[in-house]
Amino acid sequence: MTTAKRDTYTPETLLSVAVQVFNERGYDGTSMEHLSKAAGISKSSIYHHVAGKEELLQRAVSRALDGLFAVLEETGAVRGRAVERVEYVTRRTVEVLVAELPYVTLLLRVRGNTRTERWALERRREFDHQVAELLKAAAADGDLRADVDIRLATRLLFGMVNSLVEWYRPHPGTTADQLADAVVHMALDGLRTVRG
Amino acid sequence: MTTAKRDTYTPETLLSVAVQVFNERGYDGTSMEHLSKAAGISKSSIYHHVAGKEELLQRAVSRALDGLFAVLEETGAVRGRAVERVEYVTRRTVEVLVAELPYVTLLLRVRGNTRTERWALERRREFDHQVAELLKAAAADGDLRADVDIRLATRLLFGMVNSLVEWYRPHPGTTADQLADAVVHMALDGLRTVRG
DNA sequence: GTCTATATTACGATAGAC
DNA sequence: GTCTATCGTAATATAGAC
Repeated sequence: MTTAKRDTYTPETLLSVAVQVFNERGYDGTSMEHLSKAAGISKSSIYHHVAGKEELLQRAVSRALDGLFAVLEETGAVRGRAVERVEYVTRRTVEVLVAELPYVTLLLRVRGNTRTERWALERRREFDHQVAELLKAAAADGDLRADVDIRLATRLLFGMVNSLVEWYRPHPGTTADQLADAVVHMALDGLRTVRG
Repeated sequence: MTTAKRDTYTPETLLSVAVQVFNERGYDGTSMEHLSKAAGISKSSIYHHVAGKEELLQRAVSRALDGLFAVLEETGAVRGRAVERVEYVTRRTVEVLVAELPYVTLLLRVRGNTRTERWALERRREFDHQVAELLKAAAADGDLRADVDIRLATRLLFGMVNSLVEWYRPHPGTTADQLADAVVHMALDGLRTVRG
């Protein structure tokens, strides 16, 4: 039922163009003129598809946040020790980050100048908080080193994960699985009570 | 010889105000009007001290880069095994990052829209490259695990280090030394061939 | 060194034709 | 759905008084 000719924009296809430009120039550094040039249509045509620049941002960060919170739901369903859930949430977050790379990239760079941006920051804080609770539980189980500050460890771990968006590009010889392996291995081998 | 009264701005004191606003709102999201309000002087008074917005950015990222490259010079003078230089450069980078927090924060968020920004990105790449060479040497010595990709490990390690700017604030109970300990411990215990 | 006023350009968004 | 033309605002920067 999908049309064979795919020349006109939908909000979704326009979004993919916009997000790419936002990530290259920064959201505030991107004008409607920039978007218009990149999409190959006029400024006013963009307004036919979306209400404005901020709607594009809203759609982008929503998509990223949906992916991340889905990971938290999956993680809650994982049986076993808390440390296994820590590994699971880390691995799946890397995968979502890779799968939704431009959207998550944009989310991670939001500053808080508009209502949309402040909402995104608030939801990110909620995600971080829930991850920190997982590490706390793993520490309570005795599966993480007793001498590490859990809040600090969470921040370093997800700082490492989030930094992927700064350099990872699809298929330069590295898959999401390999990335997740490297992150989990580097992080948990430094956090585990029992050494291999 | 310093004047007792310190009410008027110099380029340096104005810079410290500007960099703070840049980090709150983003460089592109900050107008001269925003800077004027934050500094408590008019827009045109700002032009008396600096040529414009981009000069403030230039001064800020230069200061950050000077700190980081000074670390590389120190590191080259450290005797012993390469892995000790890896630990040294990591620890000192954390310290510089904390000491020059707002300046490094701004540097790490630069996108590349202007000549100044592209120059900053180029110098950052040079820093990253030199650090990668250190890890490569440590791997060649057999002091890093043989199964890790060195370029990837470098990126994860310094992704973790750089992520500090996203949350660290002076003295919420954490000193630069403690931070450096945590980073080095988490990173190297996962990278070392020989386990403790 | 700081100000008010203003020149000039760029921006987000709309109007209305096709 | 896309366009050209344009409105109103906000941006960087300058002029010139004090």
